Amino acid sequence: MSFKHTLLGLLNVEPLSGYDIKKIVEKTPFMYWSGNNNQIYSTLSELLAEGQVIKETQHQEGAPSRKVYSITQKGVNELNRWLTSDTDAPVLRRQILVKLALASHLSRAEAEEMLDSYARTVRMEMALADRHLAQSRFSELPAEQAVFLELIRENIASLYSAELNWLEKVREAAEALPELAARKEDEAMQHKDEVKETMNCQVKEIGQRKYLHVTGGGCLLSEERDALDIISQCVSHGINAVLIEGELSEGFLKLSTGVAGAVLQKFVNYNIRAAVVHRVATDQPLRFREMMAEQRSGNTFRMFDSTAEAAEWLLSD
Amino acid sequence: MSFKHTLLGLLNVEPLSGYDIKKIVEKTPFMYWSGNNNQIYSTLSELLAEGQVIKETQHQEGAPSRKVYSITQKGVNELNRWLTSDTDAPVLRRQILVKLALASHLSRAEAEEMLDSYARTVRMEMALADRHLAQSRFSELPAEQAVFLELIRENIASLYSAELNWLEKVREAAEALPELAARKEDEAMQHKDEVKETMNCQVKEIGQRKYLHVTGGGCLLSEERDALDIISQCVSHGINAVLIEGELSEGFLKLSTGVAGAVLQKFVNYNIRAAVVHRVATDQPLRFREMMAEQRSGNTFRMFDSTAEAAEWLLSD
DNA sequence: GAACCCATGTAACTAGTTACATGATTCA
DNA sequence: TGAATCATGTAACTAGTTACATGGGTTC
Repeated sequence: MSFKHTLLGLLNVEPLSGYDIKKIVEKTPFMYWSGNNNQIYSTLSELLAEGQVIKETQHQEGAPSRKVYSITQKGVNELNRWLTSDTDAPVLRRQILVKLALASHLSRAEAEEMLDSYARTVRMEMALADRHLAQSRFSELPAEQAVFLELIRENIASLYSAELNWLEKVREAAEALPELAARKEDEAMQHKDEVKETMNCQVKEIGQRKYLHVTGGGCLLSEERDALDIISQCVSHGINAVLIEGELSEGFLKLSTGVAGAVLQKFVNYNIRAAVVHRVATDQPLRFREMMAEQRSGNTFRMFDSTAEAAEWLLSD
Repeated sequence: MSFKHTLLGLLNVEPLSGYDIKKIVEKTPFMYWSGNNNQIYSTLSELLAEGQVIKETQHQEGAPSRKVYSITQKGVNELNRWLTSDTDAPVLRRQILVKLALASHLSRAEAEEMLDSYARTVRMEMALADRHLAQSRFSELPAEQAVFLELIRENIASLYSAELNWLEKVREAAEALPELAARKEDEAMQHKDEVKETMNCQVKEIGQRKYLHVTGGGCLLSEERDALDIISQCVSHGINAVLIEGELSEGFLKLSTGVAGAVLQKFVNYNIRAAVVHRVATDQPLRFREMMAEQRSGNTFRMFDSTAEAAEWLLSD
């Protein structure tokens, strides 16, 4: 495993604590590990046992003591050995290919939905990776290393783009195949158009702050994927706030459908703050109102009576 | 994990034994599992326990009995549930990016060697994937599914190409950076030119059989990477035989360098048959001659006195 | 009072790998 | 004789994940 060597590489720049490393790994998209505690702390112990790093405990007032690790000469040698040894081939795993090979009996509508949903996922991953990279400590490094950062960014963008371009091609190929089973075609197509028509997105700026303004009538947030569409727009514009104005769908208001829960979870996952302006009517289900009241404690999702209030909350902090 | 569902998908086409599945998974590059016994047999038991497949033992004469699994309705339902559920985001892991981010202190020559060696690996993987796909059972399927196969092939090609194009760009960027430490530059550059000059490759055809004819003087197979260069050319031409004619390098003849062992291993790994024409001289080390005699039992590597003999052996079977 | 940041660590688990074990048949 | 193909399975291990546990400090 190269995780060990990655830690050595990070420590070769400056001494770091386990917590520092965790933050770096988590926020650096091309470091493909999750940055979980177990791996970091146990790898650090191993490195220590092998004499490739040394540990120094820094006591702090009013905070837990930090254990800061520094690389030794032995560690530097091992790092260089790794850097000059053979590089692993890229690991390119696409579940979509497996599905495509096994899904020949799906209806055309199902296949299209599969491709669209996957395209949304890829766009999201791509935008998120870019955003994380921009926030990562690799972006804070001196100009001479900025070249590397730029190259890495290009690599990430080019692979995701290749995947998206391919998806375009697949869509075209799918459309050129009328003989594919066409059971639910009409229904699914209409549904798609409907969503596209009624959801209207705009990027707005107040001061230096930006947010995405989503308007529409009647069926906003009727599905989890509507949230994904909104999020992918936010992410690709580098925005992390969205103002949703209009009538919410019935599916969202009815908790038993699970739509509301799934949507909120998505906003939390992608760290996007959402304000919803919705004329509060007494005919809203009680359980829904309770859930919204609960949400007021967090700071990712809240409902408001007026656009002004919503915007103020969105842009605060 | 989706391995379970992949098995269901395969069984949905036709009943298969564990061994059949192993072969399919091994030879299908976009099925990213290794196709190891443990996973296959234990997954099949699980599916059986869950009632998603049924098992039938077929006794055979003169061969171990086959246990053939077929999908049940329950299994079909589960497969469809999976196919229409969210597809995982692509997993794109490139160790090269990690190295690049951590390798700012490497000399220019070291960095170039790293990039070149990685480019060789990628080209090889790309060509191998394509070859495997061509041999895979997915290529034997009826015309209506050939479209899917073609799309999958394009996907694989496009991601690898994106990586290779990026590598070109990185090479250019590296060359435009004279301030990078330039310790071993001259030495390494000369070495590279030398190799390029003295190794000459040609694709030859006899009957329907093709082979790669490599000629050169003095320093053939001086390094493991020479073998990789040869193999990548073979693979990209869809050839699995190579005739090497000329003087072998000293490094190859001297077993203690490990070059000969590594080179032979590469040919075995990539399933390429190599015939070497080399005037056998009594000044060849005894241990080397012993090793070559040993190799005569296998059928991937053999030495010959004349080109005609070598070609005959290469194209037999 | 709840949630979040700093900071350390452990336990239990999942997915996947390599290597081993067995045994008949065929082919060079 | 030794290797390759067919065919089943197990054992031991590696890498990596999620979830838990602790505890002080700050902020809403």
